[in-house]
Amino acid sequence: MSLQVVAIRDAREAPIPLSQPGLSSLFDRQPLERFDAGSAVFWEGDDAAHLFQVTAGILRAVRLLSDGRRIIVGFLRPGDLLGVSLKDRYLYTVEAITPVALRRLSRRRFEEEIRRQPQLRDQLFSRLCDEMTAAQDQTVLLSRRSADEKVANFLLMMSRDEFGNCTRIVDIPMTRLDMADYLGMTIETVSRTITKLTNSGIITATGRRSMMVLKMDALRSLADGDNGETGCCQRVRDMPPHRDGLTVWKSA
Amino acid sequence: MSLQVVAIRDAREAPIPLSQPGLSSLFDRQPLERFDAGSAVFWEGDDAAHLFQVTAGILRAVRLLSDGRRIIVGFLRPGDLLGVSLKDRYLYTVEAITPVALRRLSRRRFEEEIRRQPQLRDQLFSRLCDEMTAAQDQTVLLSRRSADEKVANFLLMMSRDEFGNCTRIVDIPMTRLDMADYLGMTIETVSRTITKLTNSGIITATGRRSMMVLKMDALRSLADGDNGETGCCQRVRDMPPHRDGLTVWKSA
DNA sequence: CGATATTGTAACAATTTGTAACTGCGCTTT
DNA sequence: AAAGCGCAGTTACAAATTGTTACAATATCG
Repeated sequence: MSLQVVAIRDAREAPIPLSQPGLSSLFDRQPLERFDAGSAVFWEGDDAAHLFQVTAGILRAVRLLSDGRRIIVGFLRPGDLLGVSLKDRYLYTVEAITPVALRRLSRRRFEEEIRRQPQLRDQLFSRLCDEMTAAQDQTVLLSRRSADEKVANFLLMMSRDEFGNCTRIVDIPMTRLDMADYLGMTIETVSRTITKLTNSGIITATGRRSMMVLKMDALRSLADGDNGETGCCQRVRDMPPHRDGLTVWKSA
Repeated sequence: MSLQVVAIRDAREAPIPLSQPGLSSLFDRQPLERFDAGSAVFWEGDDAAHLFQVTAGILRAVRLLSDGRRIIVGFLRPGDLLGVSLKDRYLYTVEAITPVALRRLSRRRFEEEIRRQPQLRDQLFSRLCDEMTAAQDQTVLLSRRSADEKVANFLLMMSRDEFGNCTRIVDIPMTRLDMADYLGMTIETVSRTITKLTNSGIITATGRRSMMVLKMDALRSLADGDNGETGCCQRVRDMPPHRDGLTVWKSA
Protein backbone atom coordinates (compact mmCIF):
# COMPACT_ATOMS: atom_id res chain seq x y z
CA MET A 1 0.00 0.00 0.00
CA SER A 2 2.71 2.42 0.94
CA LEU A 3 4.36 0.91 -2.07
CA GLN A 4 1.56 1.99 -4.29
CA VAL A 5 1.46 5.47 -2.89
CA VAL A 6 5.12 6.00 -3.49
CA ALA A 7 4.99 4.46 -6.93
CA ILE A 8 2.27 6.92 -7.81
CA ARG A 9 4.25 9.78 -6.42
CA ASP A 10 7.28 8.74 -8.42
CA ALA A 11 5.33 8.60 -11.61
CA ARG A 12 3.47 11.85 -11.20
CA GLU A 13 5.20 14.66 -9.48
CA ALA A 14 8.69 13.19 -9.35
CA PRO A 15 10.50 15.27 -6.73
CA ILE A 16 13.67 13.92 -8.33
CA PRO A 17 15.07 14.88 -11.75
CA LEU A 18 13.30 12.41 -13.96
CA SER A 19 10.78 9.90 -12.83
CA GLN A 20 13.32 7.49 -11.49
CA PRO A 21 12.72 4.14 -9.85
CA GLY A 22 11.67 4.11 -6.19
CA LEU A 23 13.15 2.13 -3.35
CA SER A 24 10.76 -0.70 -4.01
CA SER A 25 12.18 -1.17 -7.50
CA LEU A 26 15.22 -2.72 -5.88
CA PHE A 27 13.08 -5.60 -4.74
CA ASP A 28 10.94 -6.05 -7.83
CA ARG A 29 13.19 -8.64 -9.39
CA GLN A 30 13.69 -10.65 -6.22
CA PRO A 31 11.80 -13.91 -5.78
CA LEU A 32 8.85 -14.07 -3.40
CA GLU A 33 9.48 -15.82 -0.12
CA ARG A 34 6.59 -17.03 1.99
CA PHE A 35 6.34 -17.31 5.73
CA ASP A 36 3.64 -19.06 7.73
CA ALA A 37 1.71 -17.20 10.36
CA GLY A 38 3.71 -17.26 13.56
CA SER A 39 7.09 -17.88 11.97
CA ALA A 40 9.99 -15.48 12.35
CA VAL A 41 11.68 -13.67 9.50
CA PHE A 42 14.68 -12.82 11.65
CA TRP A 43 15.57 -12.60 15.31
CA GLU A 44 16.73 -9.80 17.52
CA GLY A 45 20.51 -10.02 17.58
CA ASP A 46 20.85 -11.81 14.24
CA ASP A 47 23.38 -10.56 11.77
CA ALA A 48 21.58 -7.86 9.83
CA ALA A 49 22.54 -9.33 6.46
CA HIS A 50 19.34 -8.76 4.52
CA LEU A 51 16.54 -6.31 3.94
CA PHE A 52 13.00 -7.31 3.17
CA GLN A 53 10.04 -5.74 1.56
CA VAL A 54 6.60 -6.86 2.62
CA THR A 55 4.49 -7.88 -0.35
CA ALA A 56 1.54 -9.38 1.47
CA GLY A 57 0.47 -10.03 5.05
CA ILE A 58 1.02 -8.43 8.44
CA LEU A 59 4.04 -8.81 10.72
CA ARG A 60 5.05 -7.67 14.15
CA ALA A 61 8.38 -6.28 15.36
CA VAL A 62 9.01 -7.60 18.85
CA ARG A 63 11.50 -6.85 21.58
CA LEU A 64 11.84 -8.91 24.72
CA LEU A 65 13.06 -7.86 28.13
CA SER A 66 15.13 -10.38 30.02
CA ASP A 67 12.29 -11.16 32.41
CA GLY A 68 9.94 -12.02 29.57
CA ARG A 69 8.09 -8.75 29.19
CA ARG A 70 7.30 -8.30 25.55
CA ILE A 71 7.05 -5.09 23.58
CA ILE A 72 5.73 -4.81 20.06
CA VAL A 73 7.59 -1.93 18.56
CA GLY A 74 5.42 -1.83 15.49
CA PHE A 75 3.35 -3.68 12.95
CA LEU A 76 4.45 -4.05 9.34
CA ARG A 77 2.15 -3.98 6.36
CA PRO A 78 2.52 -4.52 2.63
CA GLY A 79 4.92 -2.01 1.16
CA ASP A 80 6.91 -1.65 4.35
CA LEU A 81 10.64 -2.21 4.34
CA LEU A 82 12.34 -4.03 7.14
CA GLY A 83 15.95 -4.52 8.00
CA VAL A 84 17.26 -1.11 6.98
CA SER A 85 20.09 -0.51 9.34
CA LEU A 86 23.45 1.09 9.80
CA LYS A 87 24.25 -1.37 12.52
CA ASP A 88 25.21 -4.96 12.03
CA ARG A 89 22.54 -6.69 14.11
CA TYR A 90 18.79 -6.61 14.03
CA LEU A 91 17.34 -4.73 16.94
CA TYR A 92 14.20 -6.82 17.20
CA THR A 93 12.54 -9.99 16.08
CA VAL A 94 10.09 -9.85 13.20
CA GLU A 95 7.34 -12.47 13.11
CA ALA A 96 4.54 -13.08 10.65
CA ILE A 97 1.08 -12.53 12.13
CA THR A 98 -0.73 -13.67 9.02
CA PRO A 99 0.82 -15.69 6.20
CA VAL A 100 3.31 -13.36 4.61
CA ALA A 101 5.13 -12.86 1.34
CA LEU A 102 8.41 -10.99 1.24
CA ARG A 103 11.16 -10.09 -1.17
CA ARG A 104 14.69 -10.25 0.13
CA LEU A 105 17.75 -8.20 -0.78
CA SER A 106 21.25 -8.48 0.61
CA ARG A 107 22.33 -5.55 2.64
CA ARG A 108 25.52 -5.24 0.61
CA ARG A 109 23.56 -4.96 -2.57
CA PHE A 110 21.09 -2.53 -1.03
CA GLU A 111 23.83 -0.22 0.15
CA GLU A 112 25.52 -0.37 -3.22
CA GLU A 113 22.35 0.72 -4.95
CA ILE A 114 21.69 3.41 -2.40
CA ARG A 115 25.16 4.71 -3.02
CA ARG A 116 24.73 4.58 -6.75
CA GLN A 117 21.31 6.22 -6.93
CA PRO A 118 21.08 9.39 -4.89
CA GLN A 119 17.33 9.66 -5.24
CA LEU A 120 16.99 6.36 -3.41
CA ARG A 121 18.93 7.81 -0.55
CA ASP A 122 16.54 10.72 -0.48
CA GLN A 123 13.62 8.37 -0.28
CA LEU A 124 15.22 6.34 2.43
CA PHE A 125 15.92 9.47 4.39
CA SER A 126 12.38 10.66 4.00
CA ARG A 127 11.10 7.30 5.13
CA LEU A 128 13.30 7.40 8.19
CA CYS A 129 11.91 10.81 9.02
CA ASP A 130 8.37 9.49 8.83
CA GLU A 131 9.38 6.58 11.02
CA MET A 132 10.80 9.03 13.50
CA THR A 133 7.58 11.01 13.62
CA ALA A 134 5.62 7.84 14.14
CA ALA A 135 7.92 6.74 16.93
CA GLN A 136 7.37 10.01 18.72
CA ASP A 137 3.64 9.75 18.39
CA GLN A 138 3.91 6.30 19.88
CA THR A 139 5.90 7.79 22.74
CA VAL A 140 3.11 10.26 23.41
CA LEU A 141 0.53 7.51 23.19
CA LEU A 142 2.33 5.31 25.66
CA SER A 143 3.33 7.91 28.17
CA ARG A 144 0.24 9.98 28.67
CA ARG A 145 -2.81 8.19 27.44
CA SER A 146 -5.36 6.12 29.30
CA ALA A 147 -6.37 2.62 28.35
CA ASP A 148 -9.46 3.95 26.60
CA GLU A 149 -7.50 6.41 24.53
CA LYS A 150 -4.91 3.85 23.60
CA VAL A 151 -7.43 1.34 22.35
CA ALA A 152 -9.42 4.00 20.52
CA ASN A 153 -6.24 5.13 18.82
CA PHE A 154 -5.32 1.62 17.91
CA LEU A 155 -8.71 0.93 16.38
CA LEU A 156 -8.52 4.10 14.35
CA MET A 157 -5.08 3.13 13.16
CA MET A 158 -6.33 -0.26 12.08
CA SER A 159 -9.35 1.26 10.40
CA ARG A 160 -7.23 3.17 7.92
CA ASP A 161 -6.95 1.95 4.41
CA GLU A 162 -3.85 2.41 2.27
CA PHE A 163 -4.78 6.03 1.60
CA GLY A 164 -5.26 6.97 5.21
CA ASN A 165 -9.03 7.03 5.11
CA CYS A 166 -11.00 5.49 7.92
CA THR A 167 -13.17 2.55 6.95
CA ARG A 168 -16.06 1.44 9.12
CA ILE A 169 -15.18 -2.23 8.92
CA VAL A 170 -12.01 -2.89 10.85
CA ASP A 171 -9.96 -6.00 10.46
CA ILE A 172 -7.76 -6.96 13.37
CA PRO A 173 -5.41 -9.74 12.35
CA MET A 174 -3.42 -9.69 15.58
CA THR A 175 -4.36 -11.21 18.92
CA ARG A 176 -5.29 -9.31 22.06
CA LEU A 177 -1.83 -10.08 23.36
CA ASP A 178 -0.27 -8.35 20.38
CA MET A 179 -2.48 -5.34 20.94
CA ALA A 180 -1.62 -5.32 24.62
CA ASP A 181 2.10 -5.55 24.00
CA TYR A 182 1.88 -2.76 21.46
CA LEU A 183 -0.13 -0.47 23.70
CA GLY A 184 1.71 -1.27 26.90
CA MET A 185 -1.20 -2.87 28.73
CA THR A 186 -2.51 -6.34 29.53
CA ILE A 187 -4.89 -8.44 27.49
CA GLU A 188 -7.52 -8.16 30.18
CA THR A 189 -7.47 -4.40 30.09
CA VAL A 190 -7.62 -4.48 26.32
CA SER A 191 -10.54 -6.82 26.57
CA ARG A 192 -12.36 -4.73 29.16
CA THR A 193 -11.85 -1.62 27.13
CA ILE A 194 -13.21 -3.19 23.96
CA THR A 195 -16.18 -4.46 25.88
CA LYS A 196 -16.78 -0.97 27.18
CA LEU A 197 -16.63 0.47 23.67
CA THR A 198 -19.10 -2.16 22.52
CA ASN A 199 -21.48 -1.44 25.38
CA SER A 200 -21.39 2.27 24.59
CA GLY A 201 -22.50 1.42 21.08
CA ILE A 202 -19.37 2.89 19.55
CA ILE A 203 -18.30 -0.32 17.91
CA THR A 204 -19.85 -3.71 17.34
CA ALA A 205 -18.22 -7.08 16.80
CA THR A 206 -18.71 -8.51 13.34
CA GLY A 207 -16.50 -11.50 13.92
CA ARG A 208 -13.77 -12.69 16.18
CA ARG A 209 -11.13 -10.57 14.55
CA SER A 210 -13.19 -7.92 12.92
CA MET A 211 -15.57 -5.20 13.99
CA MET A 212 -17.57 -2.29 12.70
CA VAL A 213 -17.31 1.27 13.91
CA LEU A 214 -20.81 2.59 14.58
CA LYS A 215 -19.91 6.03 15.89
CA MET A 216 -16.74 7.18 14.21
CA ASP A 217 -16.92 10.62 15.78
CA ALA A 218 -17.24 9.21 19.26
CA LEU A 219 -14.26 6.96 18.64
CA ARG A 220 -12.28 9.91 17.38
CA SER A 221 -13.06 12.06 20.32
CA LEU A 222 -12.03 9.24 22.62
CA ALA A 223 -8.77 8.90 20.76
CA ASP A 224 -8.34 12.64 20.75
CA GLY A 225 -5.74 14.54 22.60
CA ASP A 226 -3.38 16.71 20.60
CA ASN A 227 -5.14 16.73 17.30
CA GLY A 228 -6.52 20.20 17.56
CA GLU A 229 -4.73 21.13 14.35
CA THR A 230 -5.66 18.26 12.11
CA GLY A 231 -9.03 17.71 13.71
CA CYS A 232 -8.54 14.15 12.59
CA CYS A 233 -7.54 11.01 14.40
CA GLN A 234 -4.32 10.64 16.31
CA ARG A 235 -1.28 10.05 14.20
CA VAL A 236 -0.11 6.77 15.55
CA ARG A 237 1.69 5.25 12.64
CA ASP A 238 1.33 5.05 8.94
CA MET A 239 -0.90 8.00 8.43
CA PRO A 240 -0.06 9.54 5.07
CA PRO A 241 -2.13 12.72 5.19
CA HIS A 242 -1.44 15.78 7.30
CA ARG A 243 1.83 14.63 8.77
CA ASP A 244 3.56 17.64 10.15
CA GLY A 245 7.06 18.59 11.06
CA LEU A 246 9.45 15.99 12.27
CA THR A 247 12.28 17.56 14.10
CA VAL A 248 15.36 15.57 14.85
CA TRP A 249 18.26 16.47 17.00
CA LYS A 250 21.59 14.82 17.68
CA SER A 251 24.27 16.93 16.16
CA ALA A 252 27.46 16.45 14.25
CA MET B 1 30.05 16.71 23.55
CA SER B 2 28.65 14.70 20.71
CA LEU B 3 30.26 17.43 18.72
CA GLN B 4 33.66 16.62 20.09
CA VAL B 5 33.26 12.92 19.56
CA VAL B 6 32.39 13.38 15.94
CA ALA B 7 35.14 15.89 15.40
CA ILE B 8 37.60 13.35 16.73
CA ARG B 9 36.17 10.64 14.55
CA ASP B 10 36.48 12.86 11.51
CA ALA B 11 40.08 13.61 12.19
CA ARG B 12 41.21 10.09 12.96
CA GLU B 13 39.57 7.29 11.13
CA ALA B 14 37.66 9.32 8.53
CA PRO B 15 35.08 6.95 7.15
CA ILE B 16 34.80 9.40 4.26
CA PRO B 17 37.43 10.01 1.55
CA LEU B 18 39.52 12.66 3.21
CA SER B 19 38.97 14.06 6.63
CA GLN B 20 36.13 16.29 5.59
CA PRO B 21 34.20 18.70 7.74
CA GLY B 22 31.42 17.29 9.94
CA LEU B 23 27.87 18.49 10.26
CA SER B 24 28.84 20.82 13.04
CA SER B 25 31.20 22.68 10.72
CA LEU B 26 28.14 24.20 9.11
CA PHE B 27 27.43 26.03 12.31
CA ASP B 28 30.95 27.04 13.29
CA ARG B 29 30.80 30.41 11.61
CA GLN B 30 27.37 31.32 12.90
CA PRO B 31 27.09 33.79 15.76
CA LEU B 32 26.20 32.53 19.24
CA GLU B 33 22.64 33.20 20.38
CA ARG B 34 21.75 33.04 24.03
CA PHE B 35 18.50 32.02 25.64
CA ASP B 36 17.50 32.42 29.26
CA ALA B 37 16.40 29.43 31.27
CA GLY B 38 12.72 28.85 30.61
CA SER B 39 12.58 30.66 27.29
CA ALA B 40 11.52 28.93 24.10
CA VAL B 41 13.72 28.55 21.04
CA PHE B 42 10.75 27.68 18.86
CA TRP B 43 7.19 26.47 19.25
CA GLU B 44 5.36 23.42 18.09
CA GLY B 45 3.66 24.37 14.85
CA ASP B 46 6.07 27.18 13.98
CA ASP B 47 7.46 27.37 10.51
CA ALA B 48 10.52 25.12 10.56
CA ALA B 49 12.74 27.78 9.03
CA HIS B 50 15.93 27.22 11.01
CA LEU B 51 18.16 24.58 12.48
CA PHE B 52 20.11 25.02 15.68
CA GLN B 53 23.12 23.48 17.22
CA VAL B 54 23.41 23.44 20.98
CA THR B 55 26.68 24.92 22.15
CA ALA B 56 26.00 25.09 25.86
CA GLY B 57 23.16 24.29 28.23
CA ILE B 58 20.28 21.83 28.39
CA LEU B 59 16.92 22.07 26.64
CA ARG B 60 13.72 20.11 26.57
CA ALA B 61 11.54 19.13 23.60
CA VAL B 62 7.92 19.34 24.67
CA ARG B 63 4.63 18.30 23.17
CA LEU B 64 1.27 19.23 24.61
CA LEU B 65 -2.02 17.41 24.37
CA SER B 66 -5.10 19.57 24.00
CA ASP B 67 -6.19 18.92 27.57
CA GLY B 68 -2.88 20.14 28.93
CA ARG B 69 -1.06 16.87 29.39
CA ARG B 70 2.59 17.48 28.70
CA ILE B 71 5.12 15.09 27.21
CA ILE B 72 8.84 15.69 27.08
CA VAL B 73 10.00 13.91 23.98
CA GLY B 74 13.64 14.37 24.81
CA PHE B 75 16.36 16.47 26.36
CA LEU B 76 19.01 18.20 24.29
CA ARG B 77 22.62 18.64 25.26
CA PRO B 78 25.63 20.43 23.83
CA GLY B 79 26.46 19.08 20.41
CA ASP B 80 22.88 18.13 19.62
CA LEU B 81 21.20 19.44 16.52
CA LEU B 82 17.63 20.57 16.57
CA GLY B 83 15.23 21.48 13.83
CA VAL B 84 16.33 18.96 11.23
CA SER B 85 13.20 18.22 9.34
CA LEU B 86 11.73 17.29 6.03
CA LYS B 87 8.43 18.81 7.04
CA ASP B 88 7.69 22.49 7.18
CA ARG B 89 6.59 22.85 10.79
CA TYR B 90 8.25 22.03 14.06
CA LEU B 91 6.72 19.06 15.74
CA TYR B 92 7.37 20.23 19.28
CA THR B 93 8.36 23.18 21.36
CA VAL B 94 11.96 23.48 22.49
CA GLU B 95 12.63 25.35 25.74
CA ALA B 96 15.84 26.12 27.56
CA ILE B 97 16.13 24.42 30.94
CA THR B 98 19.38 26.12 31.82
CA PRO B 99 20.77 29.23 30.15
CA VAL B 100 21.64 28.11 26.65
CA ALA B 101 23.86 29.10 23.77
CA LEU B 102 22.95 28.09 20.23
CA ARG B 103 24.13 28.62 16.68
CA ARG B 104 21.45 29.07 14.07
CA LEU B 105 21.39 28.10 10.39
CA SER B 106 18.63 28.63 7.89
CA ARG B 107 17.03 25.49 6.68
CA ARG B 108 17.53 26.52 3.08
CA ARG B 109 21.23 26.91 3.60
CA PHE B 110 21.45 23.65 5.53
CA GLU B 111 19.76 21.70 2.79
CA GLU B 112 21.98 23.29 0.18
CA GLU B 113 25.07 22.21 2.03
CA ILE B 114 23.69 18.75 2.63
CA ARG B 115 23.04 18.48 -1.06
CA ARG B 116 26.49 19.72 -1.93
CA GLN B 117 28.44 17.57 0.50
CA PRO B 118 27.45 13.92 0.39
CA GLN B 119 29.40 13.00 3.50
CA LEU B 120 27.24 15.38 5.48
CA ARG B 121 24.19 13.52 4.27
CA ASP B 122 25.78 10.29 5.49
CA GLN B 123 26.33 11.79 8.89
CA LEU B 124 22.82 13.11 9.06
CA PHE B 125 21.48 9.72 8.12
CA SER B 126 23.57 8.01 10.72
CA ARG B 127 22.39 10.48 13.31
CA LEU B 128 18.78 9.86 12.37
CA CYS B 129 19.37 6.15 12.81
CA ASP B 130 20.74 6.69 16.28
CA GLU B 131 17.76 8.86 17.07
CA MET B 132 15.49 6.11 15.89
CA THR B 133 17.15 3.57 18.13
CA ALA B 134 16.83 5.91 21.07
CA ALA B 135 13.16 6.50 20.32
CA GLN B 136 12.51 2.78 20.36
CA ASP B 137 14.31 2.34 23.63
CA GLN B 138 12.14 5.10 25.01
CA THR B 139 9.09 3.23 23.76
CA VAL B 140 10.20 0.14 25.65
CA LEU B 141 10.89 2.21 28.73
CA LEU B 142 7.50 3.82 28.71
CA SER B 143 5.42 0.81 27.87
CA ARG B 144 6.74 -1.90 30.07
CA ARG B 145 8.74 -0.51 32.93
CA SER B 146 7.75 0.26 36.48
CA ALA B 147 8.27 3.57 38.19
CA ASP B 148 11.42 2.26 39.87
CA GLU B 149 12.91 1.08 36.62
CA LYS B 150 12.07 4.31 34.86
CA VAL B 151 13.73 6.48 37.45
CA ALA B 152 16.77 4.21 37.69
CA ASN B 153 17.14 4.40 33.93
CA PHE B 154 16.79 8.14 33.96
CA LEU B 155 19.44 8.57 36.63
CA LEU B 156 21.83 6.33 34.71
CA MET B 157 21.19 8.35 31.59
CA MET B 158 21.96 11.56 33.43
CA SER B 159 25.04 10.07 34.99
CA ARG B 160 26.73 9.56 31.64
CA ASP B 161 29.44 11.91 30.57
CA GLU B 162 30.10 12.86 26.96
CA PHE B 163 31.86 9.55 26.34
CA GLY B 164 29.08 7.39 27.70
CA ASN B 165 30.80 6.58 30.96
CA CYS B 166 28.83 6.65 34.18
CA THR B 167 29.99 9.20 36.71
CA ARG B 168 29.07 8.89 40.37
CA ILE B 169 28.12 12.52 40.73
CA VAL B 170 24.90 13.19 38.85
CA ASP B 171 23.69 16.62 37.96
CA ILE B 172 19.99 17.01 37.35
CA PRO B 173 19.28 20.41 35.87
CA MET B 174 15.60 19.72 35.20
CA THR B 175 12.71 19.82 37.65
CA ARG B 176 10.72 16.84 38.93
CA LEU B 177 7.97 17.88 36.57
CA ASP B 178 10.32 17.57 33.62
CA MET B 179 11.40 14.16 34.77
CA ALA B 180 7.80 13.10 35.28
CA ASP B 181 6.73 14.31 31.85
CA TYR B 182 9.65 12.51 30.29
CA LEU B 183 9.03 9.24 32.09
CA GLY B 184 5.26 9.31 31.85
CA MET B 185 4.53 9.56 35.56
CA THR B 186 3.61 12.22 38.12
CA ILE B 187 5.96 14.39 40.16
CA GLU B 188 4.79 12.71 43.32
CA THR B 189 5.70 9.28 42.08
CA VAL B 190 9.07 10.54 40.88
CA SER B 191 9.67 12.06 44.26
CA ARG B 192 8.59 8.97 46.17
CA THR B 193 10.77 6.79 43.99
CA ILE B 194 13.83 8.95 44.52
CA THR B 195 13.18 8.91 48.23
CA LYS B 196 13.01 5.13 48.12
CA LEU B 197 16.33 4.96 46.29
CA THR B 198 17.84 7.25 48.88
CA ASN B 199 16.50 5.18 51.76
CA SER B 200 17.94 2.02 50.20
CA GLY B 201 21.32 3.69 50.20
CA ILE B 202 21.65 3.48 46.44
CA ILE B 203 21.94 7.22 45.98
CA THR B 204 22.39 10.20 48.25
CA ALA B 205 21.48 13.82 47.72
CA THR B 206 24.47 16.16 47.43
CA GLY B 207 22.43 19.24 46.67
CA ARG B 208 19.03 20.29 45.50
CA ARG B 209 19.66 19.30 41.92
CA SER B 210 22.55 16.90 42.25
CA MET B 211 23.20 13.55 43.82
CA MET B 212 25.79 10.87 44.17
CA VAL B 213 25.38 7.23 43.20
CA LEU B 214 26.56 5.05 46.07
CA LYS B 215 25.75 1.65 44.61
CA MET B 216 26.12 1.81 40.86
CA ASP B 217 25.54 -1.93 40.44
CA ALA B 218 22.32 -1.84 42.40
CA LEU B 219 21.12 1.08 40.30
CA ARG B 220 22.01 -0.81 37.14
CA SER B 221 20.20 -3.93 38.17
CA LEU B 222 17.14 -1.86 39.00
CA ALA B 223 17.30 -0.24 35.60
CA ASP B 224 17.92 -3.59 34.00
CA GLY B 225 15.61 -5.38 31.69
CA ASP B 226 16.85 -6.28 28.27
CA ASN B 227 20.51 -5.61 28.63
CA GLY B 228 21.61 -9.20 28.78
CA GLU B 229 23.88 -8.63 25.80
CA THR B 230 25.66 -5.49 26.77
CA GLY B 231 25.57 -6.21 30.46
CA CYS B 232 25.58 -2.45 30.81
CA CYS B 233 22.91 0.04 31.61
CA GLN B 234 19.76 0.45 29.60
CA ARG B 235 20.17 2.35 26.41
CA VAL B 236 17.78 5.19 26.90
CA ARG B 237 19.31 7.94 24.84
CA ASP B 238 22.67 9.28 24.03
CA MET B 239 24.71 6.22 24.78
CA PRO B 240 27.60 6.12 22.35
CA PRO B 241 29.11 2.73 23.20
CA HIS B 242 27.59 -0.66 22.38
CA ARG B 243 24.69 0.59 20.38
CA ASP B 244 23.38 -2.28 18.36
CA GLY B 245 21.30 -2.73 15.28
CA LEU B 246 18.68 -0.24 14.43
CA THR B 247 16.22 -1.64 12.02
CA VAL B 248 13.82 0.61 10.21
CA TRP B 249 10.88 -0.30 8.09
CA LYS B 250 8.50 1.74 5.97
CA SER B 251 9.02 0.84 2.37
CA ALA B 252 9.36 2.59 -0.93
C1' DC C 1 -15.65 -33.99 17.21
C1' DG C 2 -12.51 -33.29 20.76
C1' DA C 3 -8.25 -30.77 22.12
C1' DT C 4 -6.10 -26.49 22.32
C1' DA C 5 -5.71 -21.73 22.09
C1' DT C 6 -7.86 -17.44 22.42
C1' DT C 7 -11.04 -14.38 24.41
C1' DG C 8 -14.30 -12.64 27.90
C1' DT C 9 -15.66 -11.86 32.74
C1' DA C 10 -15.24 -11.11 37.47
C1' DA C 11 -13.19 -10.72 42.12
C1' DC C 12 -9.20 -9.27 44.25
C1' DA C 13 -4.43 -7.24 44.75
C1' DA C 14 -0.81 -4.11 43.56
C1' DT C 15 0.73 -0.05 41.67
C1' DT C 16 0.18 4.45 40.51
C1' DT C 17 -2.24 8.70 40.92
C1' DG C 18 -4.74 12.49 43.28
C1' DT C 19 -5.24 15.53 47.15
C1' DA C 20 -3.52 18.24 50.36
C1' DA C 21 -0.67 19.55 53.97
C1' DC C 22 3.96 20.50 55.05
C1' DT C 23 9.15 21.34 54.59
C1' DG C 24 12.96 23.70 53.06
C1' DC C 25 15.38 26.77 50.23
C1' DG C 26 16.08 31.09 47.88
C1' DC C 27 14.53 35.58 47.05
C1' DT C 28 12.63 40.05 48.00
C1' DT C 29 11.27 43.49 51.17
C1' DT C 30 11.55 46.09 54.97
C1' DA D 1 19.70 40.80 58.99
C1' DA D 2 14.97 39.19 59.90
C1' DA D 3 10.50 38.54 58.20
C1' DG D 4 7.65 37.28 54.52
C1' DC D 5 6.69 35.17 50.22
C1' DG D 6 6.83 31.77 46.57
C1' DC D 7 8.16 27.74 44.46
C1' DA D 8 10.02 23.12 44.15
C1' DG D 9 9.99 19.17 46.49
C1' DT D 10 8.36 15.78 49.96
C1' DT D 11 5.18 12.98 52.50
C1' DA D 12 0.86 10.79 54.14
C1' DC D 13 -3.40 9.10 53.13
C1' DA D 14 -7.42 8.22 50.05
C1' DA D 15 -8.95 6.98 45.40
C1' DA D 16 -8.61 5.26 40.87
C1' DT D 17 -6.65 2.64 37.47
C1' DT D 18 -4.50 -1.20 36.00
C1' DG D 19 -2.60 -5.80 36.79
C1' DT D 20 -3.47 -10.73 38.68
C1' DT D 21 -5.61 -14.66 39.10
C1' DA D 22 -9.03 -17.85 38.14
C1' DC D 23 -12.46 -19.70 35.48
C1' DA D 24 -16.10 -19.82 31.82
C1' DA D 25 -17.21 -19.34 26.98
C1' DT D 26 -16.04 -19.45 22.35
C1' DA D 27 -13.44 -20.23 18.32
C1' DT D 28 -9.88 -22.80 15.81
C1' DC D 29 -7.44 -26.72 14.22
C1' DG D 30 -6.22 -31.27 13.54
